[in-house]
Amino acid sequence: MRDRKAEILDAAARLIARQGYKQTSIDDVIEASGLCGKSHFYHHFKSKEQLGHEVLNRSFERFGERGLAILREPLIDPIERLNLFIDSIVVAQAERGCLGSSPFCGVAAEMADAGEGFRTRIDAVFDRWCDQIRSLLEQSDGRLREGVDAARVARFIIATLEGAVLMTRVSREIKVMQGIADDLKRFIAMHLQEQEAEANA
Amino acid sequence: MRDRKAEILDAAARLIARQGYKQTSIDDVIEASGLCGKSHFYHHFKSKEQLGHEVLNRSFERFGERGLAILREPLIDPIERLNLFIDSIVVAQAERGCLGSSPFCGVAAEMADAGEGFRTRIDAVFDRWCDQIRSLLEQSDGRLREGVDAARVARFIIATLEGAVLMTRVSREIKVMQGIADDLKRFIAMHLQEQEAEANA
DNA sequence: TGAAACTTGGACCGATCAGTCCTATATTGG
DNA sequence: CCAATATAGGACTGATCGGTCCAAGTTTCA
Repeated sequence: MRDRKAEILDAAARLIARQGYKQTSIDDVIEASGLCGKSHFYHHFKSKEQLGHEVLNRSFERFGERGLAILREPLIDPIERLNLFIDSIVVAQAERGCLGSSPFCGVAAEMADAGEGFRTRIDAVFDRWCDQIRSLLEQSDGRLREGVDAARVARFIIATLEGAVLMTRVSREIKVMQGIADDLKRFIAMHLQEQEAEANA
Repeated sequence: MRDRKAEILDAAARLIARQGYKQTSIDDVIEASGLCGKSHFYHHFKSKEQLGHEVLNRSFERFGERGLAILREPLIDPIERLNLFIDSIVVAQAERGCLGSSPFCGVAAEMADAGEGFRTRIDAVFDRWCDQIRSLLEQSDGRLREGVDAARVARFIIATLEGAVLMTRVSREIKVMQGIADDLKRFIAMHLQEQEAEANA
Protein backbone atom coordinates (compact mmCIF):
# COMPACT_ATOMS: atom_id res chain seq x y z
CA MET A 1 0.00 0.00 0.00
CA ARG A 2 1.18 3.49 -0.79
CA ASP A 3 2.51 5.54 2.04
CA ARG A 4 0.74 8.79 1.30
CA LYS A 5 2.22 10.61 4.24
CA ALA A 6 5.71 9.84 2.98
CA GLU A 7 4.70 11.06 -0.47
CA ILE A 8 3.45 14.30 1.00
CA LEU A 9 6.70 14.73 2.91
CA ASP A 10 8.73 14.09 -0.23
CA ALA A 11 6.75 16.60 -2.26
CA ALA A 12 6.92 19.17 0.52
CA ALA A 13 10.65 18.67 0.96
CA ARG A 14 11.21 19.22 -2.74
CA LEU A 15 9.11 22.37 -2.79
CA ILE A 16 10.61 23.81 0.37
CA ALA A 17 14.14 23.18 -0.86
CA ARG A 18 13.42 25.07 -4.07
CA GLN A 19 11.25 27.93 -2.96
CA GLY A 20 11.54 28.14 0.78
CA TYR A 21 9.26 27.25 3.66
CA LYS A 22 7.13 30.36 3.87
CA GLN A 23 6.75 30.50 0.10
CA THR A 24 5.46 26.96 -0.04
CA SER A 25 1.73 26.86 0.56
CA ILE A 26 -0.28 23.91 1.74
CA ASP A 27 -2.12 24.08 -1.57
CA ASP A 28 1.19 23.72 -3.39
CA VAL A 29 2.00 20.65 -1.35
CA ILE A 30 -1.44 19.17 -1.94
CA GLU A 31 -1.19 19.66 -5.67
CA ALA A 32 2.35 18.33 -5.88
CA SER A 33 1.46 15.21 -3.94
CA GLY A 34 -1.79 14.63 -5.81
CA LEU A 35 -4.15 14.88 -2.90
CA CYS A 36 -7.79 15.72 -3.36
CA GLY A 37 -8.26 18.42 -0.76
CA LYS A 38 -7.09 20.00 2.43
CA SER A 39 -8.92 17.62 4.67
CA HIS A 40 -6.68 14.82 3.50
CA PHE A 41 -3.56 16.83 4.21
CA TYR A 42 -4.78 17.83 7.66
CA HIS A 43 -5.58 14.23 8.34
CA HIS A 44 -1.83 13.55 8.32
CA PHE A 45 -0.48 16.84 9.67
CA LYS A 46 -2.01 19.02 12.29
CA SER A 47 -0.45 22.22 10.90
CA LYS A 48 2.00 23.63 8.43
CA GLU A 49 4.51 23.96 11.23
CA GLN A 50 4.32 20.27 11.97
CA LEU A 51 4.90 19.60 8.30
CA GLY A 52 7.94 21.87 8.46
CA HIS A 53 9.39 20.01 11.40
CA GLU A 54 8.82 16.63 9.82
CA VAL A 55 10.40 17.80 6.58
CA LEU A 56 13.39 19.09 8.53
CA ASN A 57 13.72 15.86 10.47
CA ARG A 58 13.38 13.78 7.33
CA SER A 59 15.97 15.64 5.30
CA PHE A 60 18.38 15.89 8.20
CA GLU A 61 18.00 12.19 8.79
CA ARG A 62 18.51 11.33 5.14
CA PHE A 63 21.46 13.62 4.79
CA GLY A 64 22.93 12.14 7.93
CA GLU A 65 22.50 8.63 6.51
CA ARG A 66 23.42 9.16 2.89
CA GLY A 67 25.10 12.54 2.44
CA LEU A 68 27.38 12.05 5.40
CA ALA A 69 27.86 8.32 4.79
CA ILE A 70 31.15 8.97 3.03
CA LEU A 71 32.51 10.52 6.23
CA ARG A 72 32.17 7.17 7.96
CA GLU A 73 33.80 4.92 5.37
CA PRO A 74 36.39 3.13 7.52
CA LEU A 75 38.55 1.98 4.63
CA ILE A 76 39.22 5.43 3.25
CA ASP A 77 41.74 7.86 4.65
CA PRO A 78 39.94 10.43 6.87
CA ILE A 79 41.14 13.47 4.95
CA GLU A 80 40.35 11.81 1.66
CA ARG A 81 36.86 11.13 3.02
CA LEU A 82 36.48 14.81 3.75
CA ASN A 83 37.55 15.72 0.23
CA LEU A 84 35.09 13.24 -1.24
CA PHE A 85 32.38 14.69 0.95
CA ILE A 86 33.10 18.18 -0.36
CA ASP A 87 32.94 16.88 -3.92
CA SER A 88 29.63 15.19 -3.23
CA ILE A 89 28.09 18.49 -2.17
CA VAL A 90 29.21 20.04 -5.45
CA VAL A 91 27.78 17.14 -7.42
CA ALA A 92 24.48 17.37 -5.57
CA GLN A 93 24.20 21.05 -6.35
CA ALA A 94 25.09 20.45 -9.99
CA GLU A 95 22.41 17.78 -10.23
CA ARG A 96 19.85 20.24 -8.93
CA GLY A 97 20.73 22.79 -11.57
CA CYS A 98 22.25 25.05 -8.92
CA LEU A 99 18.86 25.36 -7.25
CA GLY A 100 19.54 23.02 -4.39
CA SER A 101 19.56 24.22 -0.84
CA SER A 102 18.79 21.63 1.74
CA PRO A 103 20.47 20.66 3.87
CA PHE A 104 23.38 22.94 3.06
CA CYS A 105 21.20 25.81 2.38
CA GLY A 106 19.82 29.25 2.50
CA VAL A 107 16.60 27.53 3.43
CA ALA A 108 18.18 26.73 6.78
CA ALA A 109 18.46 30.45 7.42
CA GLU A 110 14.97 31.11 6.15
CA MET A 111 13.43 28.45 8.34
CA ALA A 112 15.54 29.58 11.27
CA ASP A 113 13.84 32.93 10.88
CA ALA A 114 10.43 31.34 10.42
CA GLY A 115 10.28 30.07 13.97
CA GLU A 116 12.39 29.68 17.07
CA GLY A 117 11.57 25.97 17.14
CA PHE A 118 13.01 25.54 13.67
CA ARG A 119 16.06 27.62 14.56
CA THR A 120 17.11 25.64 17.60
CA ARG A 121 16.57 22.38 15.74
CA ILE A 122 18.71 23.48 12.79
CA ASP A 123 21.35 24.89 15.10
CA ALA A 124 21.58 21.59 16.93
CA VAL A 125 21.91 19.59 13.72
CA PHE A 126 24.60 21.90 12.37
CA ASP A 127 26.47 21.42 15.60
CA ARG A 128 26.30 17.67 15.22
CA TRP A 129 27.63 17.83 11.68
CA CYS A 130 30.44 20.12 12.72
CA ASP A 131 31.26 17.55 15.36
CA GLN A 132 31.43 14.76 12.83
CA ILE A 133 33.81 16.71 10.65
CA ARG A 134 35.85 17.72 13.66
CA SER A 135 36.22 14.13 14.79
CA LEU A 136 37.25 13.20 11.25
CA LEU A 137 39.99 15.80 11.33
CA GLU A 138 41.15 14.50 14.65
CA GLN A 139 41.12 10.92 13.40
CA SER A 140 43.80 11.76 10.85
CA ASP A 141 46.23 10.74 13.55
CA GLY A 142 49.04 13.19 13.88
CA ARG A 143 48.66 14.69 10.46
CA LEU A 144 46.82 17.67 11.83
CA ARG A 145 49.29 20.39 12.69
CA GLU A 146 49.74 21.26 16.31
CA GLY A 147 47.59 24.05 17.65
CA VAL A 148 44.95 23.64 14.98
CA ASP A 149 41.43 23.90 16.39
CA ALA A 150 39.63 21.11 14.56
CA ALA A 151 36.17 22.31 15.62
CA ARG A 152 36.88 25.71 14.12
CA VAL A 153 38.12 24.24 10.90
CA ALA A 154 34.96 22.13 10.74
CA ARG A 155 32.77 25.19 11.09
CA PHE A 156 34.80 26.95 8.45
CA ILE A 157 34.24 24.07 6.06
CA ILE A 158 30.49 24.09 6.60
CA ALA A 159 30.25 27.87 6.32
CA THR A 160 32.20 27.89 3.07
CA LEU A 161 30.12 25.10 1.58
CA GLU A 162 26.94 26.93 2.49
CA GLY A 163 28.22 30.15 1.01
CA ALA A 164 29.22 28.32 -2.15
CA VAL A 165 25.75 26.85 -2.54
CA LEU A 166 24.28 30.32 -2.12
CA MET A 167 26.64 31.76 -4.74
CA THR A 168 25.56 29.21 -7.30
CA ARG A 169 21.94 30.01 -6.59
CA VAL A 170 22.70 33.53 -7.73
CA SER A 171 25.17 32.89 -10.54
CA ARG A 172 23.66 29.59 -11.69
CA GLU A 173 27.16 28.44 -12.57
CA ILE A 174 28.44 25.29 -10.96
CA LYS A 175 31.97 26.10 -12.07
CA VAL A 176 32.19 28.76 -9.38
CA MET A 177 31.35 26.21 -6.75
CA GLN A 178 33.90 23.74 -8.06
CA GLY A 179 36.62 26.34 -7.70
CA ILE A 180 35.55 27.12 -4.16
CA ALA A 181 35.45 23.43 -3.28
CA ASP A 182 38.95 22.90 -4.61
CA ASP A 183 40.24 25.86 -2.65
CA LEU A 184 38.52 24.50 0.42
CA LYS A 185 40.42 21.26 0.06
CA ARG A 186 43.62 23.28 -0.13
CA PHE A 187 42.58 25.10 3.02
CA ILE A 188 42.25 21.78 4.78
CA ALA A 189 45.58 20.59 3.44
CA MET A 190 47.08 23.75 4.87
CA HIS A 191 46.35 22.44 8.35
CA LEU A 192 48.14 19.17 7.77
CA GLN A 193 51.79 18.36 8.22
CA GLU A 194 54.28 19.96 5.87
CA GLN A 195 54.89 17.21 3.35
CA GLU A 196 51.20 16.88 2.73
CA ALA A 197 50.57 20.60 2.48
CA GLU A 198 53.29 20.87 -0.11
CA ALA A 199 51.95 17.95 -2.08
CA ASN A 200 48.53 19.56 -2.42
CA ALA A 201 49.79 23.09 -3.05
CA MET B 1 12.39 69.29 3.60
CA ARG B 2 12.18 65.61 4.44
CA ASP B 3 12.95 63.21 1.67
CA ARG B 4 10.08 60.80 2.19
CA LYS B 5 11.08 58.54 -0.64
CA ALA B 6 14.52 58.06 0.91
CA GLU B 7 12.87 57.34 4.24
CA ILE B 8 10.68 54.71 2.63
CA LEU B 9 13.72 53.14 0.99
CA ASP B 10 15.58 53.09 4.29
CA ALA B 11 12.71 51.44 6.11
CA ALA B 12 12.18 48.95 3.31
CA ALA B 13 15.89 48.11 3.17
CA ARG B 14 15.92 47.45 6.91
CA LEU B 15 12.85 45.24 6.74
CA ILE B 16 14.01 43.31 3.69
CA ALA B 17 17.44 42.71 5.21
CA ARG B 18 15.83 41.23 8.31
CA GLN B 19 12.91 39.26 6.99
CA GLY B 20 13.43 38.93 3.25
CA TYR B 21 11.83 40.52 0.23
CA LYS B 22 8.79 38.32 -0.18
CA GLN B 23 8.07 38.38 3.53
CA THR B 24 8.09 42.15 3.63
CA SER B 25 4.67 43.53 2.76
CA ILE B 26 3.90 46.98 1.45
CA ASP B 27 1.87 47.51 4.61
CA ASP B 28 4.94 46.71 6.69
CA VAL B 29 6.93 49.28 4.76
CA ILE B 30 4.18 51.88 5.10
CA GLU B 31 3.94 51.37 8.83
CA ALA B 32 7.71 51.40 9.33
CA SER B 33 8.11 54.61 7.37
CA GLY B 34 5.13 56.33 8.99
CA LEU B 35 3.07 56.87 5.88
CA CYS B 36 -0.67 57.32 6.06
CA GLY B 37 -1.81 54.95 3.38
CA LYS B 38 -1.02 53.01 0.28
CA SER B 39 -1.72 55.90 -2.05
CA HIS B 40 1.26 57.74 -0.68
CA PHE B 41 3.52 54.77 -1.16
CA TYR B 42 2.32 54.21 -4.69
CA HIS B 43 2.92 57.88 -5.39
CA HIS B 44 6.64 57.16 -5.09
CA PHE B 45 6.81 53.56 -6.37
CA LYS B 46 4.86 52.02 -9.12
CA SER B 47 5.06 48.51 -7.66
CA LYS B 48 6.67 46.36 -5.02
CA GLU B 49 9.11 45.14 -7.64
CA GLN B 50 10.29 48.67 -8.33
CA LEU B 51 10.77 49.14 -4.60
CA GLY B 52 12.82 45.94 -4.57
CA HIS B 53 15.07 47.16 -7.36
CA GLU B 54 15.59 50.55 -5.77
CA VAL B 55 16.39 48.96 -2.43
CA LEU B 56 18.89 46.68 -4.14
CA ASN B 57 20.48 49.57 -6.00
CA ARG B 58 20.62 51.70 -2.89
CA SER B 59 22.21 49.10 -0.66
CA PHE B 60 24.63 48.00 -3.35
CA GLU B 61 25.60 51.61 -3.92
CA ARG B 62 26.06 52.30 -0.22
CA PHE B 63 27.99 49.14 0.36
CA GLY B 64 30.15 49.98 -2.62
CA GLU B 65 30.83 53.43 -1.20
CA ARG B 66 31.18 52.69 2.50
CA GLY B 67 31.49 48.95 3.04
CA LEU B 68 34.09 48.58 0.34
CA ALA B 69 35.77 51.94 1.03
CA ILE B 70 38.45 50.24 3.08
CA LEU B 71 39.48 48.28 0.00
CA ARG B 72 40.45 51.51 -1.71
CA GLU B 73 42.51 53.10 1.05
CA PRO B 74 45.74 53.87 -0.82
CA LEU B 75 47.87 54.28 2.28
CA ILE B 76 47.19 50.84 3.66
CA ASP B 77 48.86 47.68 2.46
CA PRO B 78 46.50 45.83 0.08
CA ILE B 79 46.40 42.58 2.05
CA GLU B 80 45.95 44.48 5.27
CA ARG B 81 43.04 46.29 3.59
CA LEU B 82 41.50 42.93 2.78
CA ASN B 83 41.84 41.76 6.37
CA LEU B 84 40.27 44.96 7.65
CA PHE B 85 37.43 44.48 5.21
CA ILE B 86 36.79 40.99 6.51
CA ASP B 87 36.76 42.32 10.07
CA SER B 88 34.30 45.01 9.08
CA ILE B 89 31.84 42.40 7.86
CA VAL B 90 32.07 40.62 11.19
CA VAL B 91 31.54 43.87 13.08
CA ALA B 92 28.54 44.74 10.92
CA GLN B 93 26.95 41.39 11.62
CA ALA B 94 27.65 41.73 15.34
CA GLU B 95 26.03 45.14 15.35
CA ARG B 96 22.93 43.68 13.79
CA GLY B 97 22.63 41.02 16.45
CA CYS B 98 23.52 38.33 13.92
CA LEU B 99 20.40 39.16 11.96
CA GLY B 100 22.13 41.08 9.20
CA SER B 101 22.09 39.92 5.66
CA SER B 102 22.46 42.60 3.07
CA PRO B 103 24.54 42.88 1.07
CA PHE B 104 26.43 39.77 2.13
CA CYS B 105 23.34 37.83 2.56
CA GLY B 106 20.91 35.07 2.27
CA VAL B 107 18.57 37.77 1.08
CA ALA B 108 20.60 37.90 -2.12
CA ALA B 109 19.64 34.30 -2.78
CA GLU B 110 16.04 34.91 -1.82
CA MET B 111 15.70 37.90 -4.10
CA ALA B 112 17.53 36.07 -6.86
CA ASP B 113 14.75 33.49 -6.65
CA ALA B 114 12.08 36.17 -6.47
CA GLY B 115 12.68 37.36 -10.00
CA GLU B 116 15.06 36.95 -12.90
CA GLY B 117 15.58 40.71 -12.98
CA PHE B 118 16.76 40.68 -9.40
CA ARG B 119 18.97 37.67 -10.05
CA THR B 120 20.92 39.13 -12.95
CA ARG B 121 21.36 42.40 -11.10
CA ILE B 122 22.72 40.69 -8.00
CA ASP B 123 24.92 38.44 -10.07
CA ALA B 124 26.45 41.43 -11.84
CA VAL B 125 27.15 43.25 -8.59
CA PHE B 126 28.73 40.17 -7.02
CA ASP B 127 30.95 39.93 -10.07
CA ARG B 128 32.05 43.53 -9.64
CA TRP B 129 32.90 42.98 -5.99
CA CYS B 130 34.84 39.85 -6.80
CA ASP B 131 36.74 41.93 -9.31
CA GLN B 132 37.61 44.54 -6.73
CA ILE B 133 38.96 41.94 -4.36
CA ARG B 134 40.81 40.24 -7.19
CA SER B 135 42.50 43.47 -8.22
CA LEU B 136 43.44 44.06 -4.60
CA LEU B 137 45.11 40.68 -4.45
CA GLU B 138 46.95 41.46 -7.64
CA GLN B 139 48.04 44.85 -6.34
CA SER B 140 50.02 43.19 -3.56
CA ASP B 141 52.88 43.27 -6.01
CA GLY B 142 54.69 40.01 -6.12
CA ARG B 143 53.53 38.80 -2.76
CA LEU B 144 50.92 36.61 -4.36
CA ARG B 145 52.38 33.19 -5.03
CA GLU B 146 52.85 32.18 -8.61
CA GLY B 147 50.02 30.26 -10.18
CA VAL B 148 47.41 31.57 -7.75
CA ASP B 149 44.16 32.49 -9.48
CA ALA B 150 43.26 35.76 -7.79
CA ALA B 151 39.72 35.79 -9.17
CA ARG B 152 39.08 32.38 -7.69
CA VAL B 153 40.46 33.39 -4.33
CA ALA B 154 38.21 36.44 -4.44
CA ARG B 155 35.14 34.31 -5.04
CA PHE B 156 36.20 32.01 -2.24
CA ILE B 157 36.43 34.94 0.12
CA ILE B 158 32.97 36.19 -0.75
CA ALA B 159 31.42 32.72 -0.54
CA THR B 160 32.94 32.10 2.87
CA LEU B 161 31.82 35.45 4.21
CA GLU B 162 28.31 34.80 2.99
CA GLY B 163 28.28 31.36 4.52
CA ALA B 164 29.56 32.78 7.79
CA VAL B 165 26.77 35.35 7.87
CA LEU B 166 24.25 32.58 7.28
CA MET B 167 25.72 30.46 10.07
CA THR B 168 25.36 33.28 12.58
CA ARG B 169 21.76 33.73 11.51
CA VAL B 170 21.17 30.19 12.65
CA SER B 171 23.42 30.00 15.68
CA ARG B 172 23.03 33.65 16.75
CA GLU B 173 26.62 33.53 17.98
CA ILE B 174 29.04 36.05 16.55
CA LYS B 175 31.96 34.09 17.95
CA VAL B 176 31.50 31.48 15.25
CA MET B 177 31.84 34.13 12.58
CA GLN B 178 34.94 35.58 14.16
CA GLY B 179 36.63 32.23 14.00
CA ILE B 180 35.69 31.80 10.38
CA ALA B 181 36.93 35.30 9.55
CA ASP B 182 40.27 34.63 11.21
CA ASP B 183 40.65 31.37 9.33
CA LEU B 184 39.77 33.17 6.13
CA LYS B 185 42.63 35.58 6.72
CA ARG B 186 44.90 32.62 7.17
CA PHE B 187 43.62 31.20 3.92
CA ILE B 188 44.59 34.41 2.18
CA ALA B 189 47.99 34.42 3.83
CA MET B 190 48.47 30.92 2.50
CA HIS B 191 48.53 32.34 -1.01
CA LEU B 192 51.26 34.82 -0.23
CA GLN B 193 55.00 34.29 -0.30
CA GLU B 194 56.56 31.99 2.25
CA GLN B 195 57.84 34.39 4.87
CA GLU B 196 54.44 35.98 5.14
CA ALA B 197 52.57 32.70 5.25
CA GLU B 198 54.81 31.56 8.07
CA ALA B 199 54.38 34.82 9.95
CA ASN B 200 50.59 34.47 9.98
CA ALA B 201 50.51 30.76 10.69
C1' DT C 1 -0.82 83.39 -7.89
C1' DG C 2 -1.32 79.20 -9.73
C1' DA C 3 -0.09 74.69 -11.22
C1' DA C 4 2.57 70.70 -10.10
C1' DA C 5 4.09 67.81 -6.73
C1' DC C 6 3.50 65.96 -2.15
C1' DT C 7 0.69 64.22 1.75
C1' DT C 8 -3.40 62.47 4.21
C1' DG C 9 -7.13 59.06 4.87
C1' DG C 10 -9.62 55.45 3.61
C1' DA C 11 -12.69 52.28 0.86
C1' DC C 12 -12.24 48.73 -2.11
C1' DC C 13 -10.87 44.52 -5.33
C1' DG C 14 -9.37 39.91 -6.47
C1' DA C 15 -6.10 36.66 -5.09
C1' DT C 16 -3.93 33.76 -1.80
C1' DC C 17 -3.07 32.04 2.67
C1' DA C 18 -3.67 28.58 6.83
C1' DG C 19 -7.00 26.27 8.80
C1' DT C 20 -12.03 24.29 9.77
C1' DC C 21 -16.00 21.64 8.82
C1' DC C 22 -18.97 18.42 6.61
C1' DT C 23 -20.38 14.55 3.86
C1' DA C 24 -19.22 10.39 1.53
C1' DT C 25 -16.76 6.27 0.07
C1' DA C 26 -12.87 2.84 0.29
C1' DT C 27 -9.67 -0.01 2.69
C1' DT C 28 -7.96 -2.61 6.26
C1' DG C 29 -7.07 -5.39 10.33
C1' DG C 30 -8.86 -7.45 14.60
C1' DC D 1 -18.39 -7.98 10.26
C1' DC D 2 -17.23 -3.91 12.27
C1' DA D 3 -14.74 -0.12 13.60
C1' DA D 4 -10.86 2.54 12.79
C1' DT D 5 -8.33 4.62 9.31
C1' DA D 6 -7.53 6.53 4.85
C1' DT D 7 -9.16 8.94 0.78
C1' DA D 8 -12.13 11.93 -1.89
C1' DG D 9 -14.38 16.49 -2.84
C1' DG D 10 -15.65 20.80 -1.67
C1' DA D 11 -17.61 24.91 0.90
C1' DC D 12 -16.20 28.13 4.03
C1' DT D 13 -13.73 31.71 7.30
C1' DG D 14 -10.80 35.37 8.61
C1' DA D 15 -6.57 37.28 7.57
C1' DT D 16 -3.20 39.17 4.51
C1' DC D 17 -1.47 40.35 0.17
C1' DG D 18 -0.45 43.69 -3.98
C1' DG D 19 -2.70 47.04 -6.15
C1' DT D 20 -6.47 50.65 -7.55
C1' DC D 21 -9.29 54.56 -6.92
C1' DC D 22 -11.03 58.71 -5.09
C1' DA D 23 -11.48 62.95 -2.50
C1' DA D 24 -9.23 66.48 0.03
C1' DG D 25 -5.53 69.31 1.94
C1' DT D 26 -0.56 71.13 1.85
C1' DT D 27 3.93 72.60 0.10
C1' DT D 28 6.94 74.29 -3.28
C1' DC D 29 8.53 77.06 -6.73
C1' DA D 30 8.33 79.27 -11.26
